[in-house]
Amino acid sequence: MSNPDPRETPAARSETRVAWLREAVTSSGPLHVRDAAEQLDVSEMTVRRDVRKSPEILQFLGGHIVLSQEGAPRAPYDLSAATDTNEEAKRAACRACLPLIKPEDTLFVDCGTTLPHLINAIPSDVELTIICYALNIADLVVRKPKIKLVMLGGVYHPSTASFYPAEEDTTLDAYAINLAFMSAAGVDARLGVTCTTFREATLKRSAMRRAARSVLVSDRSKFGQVRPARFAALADFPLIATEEGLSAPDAMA
Amino acid sequence: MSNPDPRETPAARSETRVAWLREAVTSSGPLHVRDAAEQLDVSEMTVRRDVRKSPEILQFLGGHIVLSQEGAPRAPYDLSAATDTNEEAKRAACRACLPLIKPEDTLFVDCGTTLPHLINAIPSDVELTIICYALNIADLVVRKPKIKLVMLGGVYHPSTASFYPAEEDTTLDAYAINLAFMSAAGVDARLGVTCTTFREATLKRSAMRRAARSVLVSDRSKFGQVRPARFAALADFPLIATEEGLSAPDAMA
DNA sequence: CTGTTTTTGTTAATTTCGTAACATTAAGTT
DNA sequence: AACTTAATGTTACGAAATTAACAAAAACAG
Repeated sequence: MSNPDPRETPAARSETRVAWLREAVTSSGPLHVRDAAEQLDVSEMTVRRDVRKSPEILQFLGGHIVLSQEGAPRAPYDLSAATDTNEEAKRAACRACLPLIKPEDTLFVDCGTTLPHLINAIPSDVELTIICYALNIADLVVRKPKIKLVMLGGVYHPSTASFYPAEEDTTLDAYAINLAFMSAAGVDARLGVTCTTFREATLKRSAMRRAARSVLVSDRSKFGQVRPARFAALADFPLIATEEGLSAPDAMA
Repeated sequence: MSNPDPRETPAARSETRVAWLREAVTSSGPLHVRDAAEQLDVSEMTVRRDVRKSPEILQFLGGHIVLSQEGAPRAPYDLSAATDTNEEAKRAACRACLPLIKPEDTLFVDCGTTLPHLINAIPSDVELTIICYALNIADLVVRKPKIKLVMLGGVYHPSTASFYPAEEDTTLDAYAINLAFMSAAGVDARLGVTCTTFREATLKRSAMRRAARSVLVSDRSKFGQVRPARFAALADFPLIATEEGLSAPDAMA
């Protein structure tokens, strides 16, 4: 591999190396310091200093350079594992949903940080069709070869990692959904089930309208919360899944 | 964190732990052996043995447990890029395209293993709109906050990591594309530019029709190759980018 | 050109990881 | 119950990674 773009100014040669590293790591995965040093034709120490100077872009994991996004520790062996307090609750709520899923079903899966756990929990050998509109969901579904994936396209919204159609979307018309797994930012007995944006609410309503049944999947911490965009009443869900299992909406306070 | 699903049979408790680890790692990223041992309430050694026993699922990188999909640590939306050939040539071809891109442009970016390098090469501070239909492209674009992303939805096809619309898709009608960066599986002076499936060819043609200009980005190894689905003539591209830089189609043999 | 600053390279010391060897406990069997 | 087997825990040691400290080289300013 050749030295890329060798600018004359040595002041910002480090910058070039970081860019090269970022590119190499994103496209080919983790790279060992040893190899990086060899391919960039500098010492390991220089590579280490480069990486350490750009903690937003790169970091070490063992002796390997990786992208620094996400839950990975910042310093080499520092582990301030940002433990999502609700993660275990979300996981439990998703586990409770598994019995509802039958082979050959067509499922709608909502966006957010709850339902990825559902995808993970689905056994790899079940044949399903999953319709989604969130990038993180699609990314997980894709790893289960038995699942057919349909993605609703649109403009990307970073806050939810989701795509929302520009106008009226007709894609959903072509599908009959057995079960829609919905998530929410707020769940209130009186004010209903809410999310943050109206775009999102519109899409959620479309999905629920086309689904035979909808299940609300939410940990208890969401209960009592209210967000601006209302997309359903609590009674619209025949079942609600929380960390305590499945229950009927009238059992919720 | 509680012990998950404690089956009585100790014979396959290891299996349960591996499942738990896989879930934890997929949803929260790299996990340190130390933490895993603590949270599973077993010794580090046991965790190590579990990980070593399931090399298809988990592996170590430094002291951290990561998904073993081709050694890639899990980035937020990680689609581990399939084994890429001619990587350096593709990188060079993509670098040659950079001068064509102007701020505020709307670009169409094709699927495959070439154009991800283009996304990586785009500086983070350029404002752009990018229209794509491949999961791996979307995954990279999403990391550049200044770029607005439009995803064309549809049914997922694993061979290209792309979504193809069920029927006629009208999403593209709403956009005017300055520049379409196209990739191909085969490039032949006489037989034209080809890909493997007709679905893909249809979509490529739509994109090119709506773009002011189209650039073919391809390393030289594709030249002379022919695939079943033809989507353009070589002359349809005012510019062709290879590892040797930009050139006109008639300069190609 | 000279002195200063910055960048890079080298070495050594420290910490951490990974594994092997062995002890211990639990499960399964006759 | 006693034996066998498998799973887990503990300790110790070698290999590797990380840092610190210092030396060398290159850029920069006056």
